[in-house]
Amino acid sequence: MTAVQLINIQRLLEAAEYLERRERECEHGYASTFPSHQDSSYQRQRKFRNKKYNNTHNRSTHNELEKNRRAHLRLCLERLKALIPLGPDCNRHTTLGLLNKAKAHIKKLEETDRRSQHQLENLEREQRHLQRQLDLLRGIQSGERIRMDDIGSTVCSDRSDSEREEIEVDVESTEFSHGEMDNVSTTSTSDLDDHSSLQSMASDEGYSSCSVKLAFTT
DNA sequence: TCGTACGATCACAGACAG
DNA sequence: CTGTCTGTGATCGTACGA
Repeated sequence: MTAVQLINIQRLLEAAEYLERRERECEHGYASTFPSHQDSSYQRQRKFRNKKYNNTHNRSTHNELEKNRRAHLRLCLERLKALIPLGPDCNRHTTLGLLNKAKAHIKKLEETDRRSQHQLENLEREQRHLQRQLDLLRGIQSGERIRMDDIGSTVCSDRSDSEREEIEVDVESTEFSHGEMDNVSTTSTSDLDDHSSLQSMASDEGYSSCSVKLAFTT
């Protein structure tokens, strides 16, 4: 038998082994690659491993390790169960059910978090707006006091009422726009893109323009 | 770089409980 | 019947020595 024939037989054996493995892997859903020269070393390795795993001592070691792994898995599931609201008959939940409930719970928490975040942003914006209005009104009040000191109380007596009225009207209008803001904050947060666009519409710029209007009316 | 050892993980089959 | 547990083999990724 020549060296070439030996190599061919070797190749045939490898191919047969590959086909056998491929069939088994297909049955189990594993992926496989065509055998190469590298694989022959892998097969030697595999052979050795199989021999090793036939050893009863190593098998029991492997069993122990597998038990530990599954115990850890169970522990994690128990911890997860403690974190998820499961409802009345919590003893009747399967692993799959528990995982599905956990998934739903996480989604719910994320949604709540998003809503809270949005509400917080709106409240902060409202606070800044009211603060500006307050500053503006204080400025108007101090200005009038100075004028009254300079000119006297008789000159501004018939103007001040209408001006105040106009200011009040503008304040109301800005408050109305606030009401719209509240509507924005209470809209569904399911669509984030819509929200961001609404946020940009109701940004600080809108409030500052109201403040400018107030300043002009005085 | 290659071969080997080892731990971790996965998938399957069989046993078992409710 | 269905879900879970357990044993087992296969595979993968990584560490380590020659």
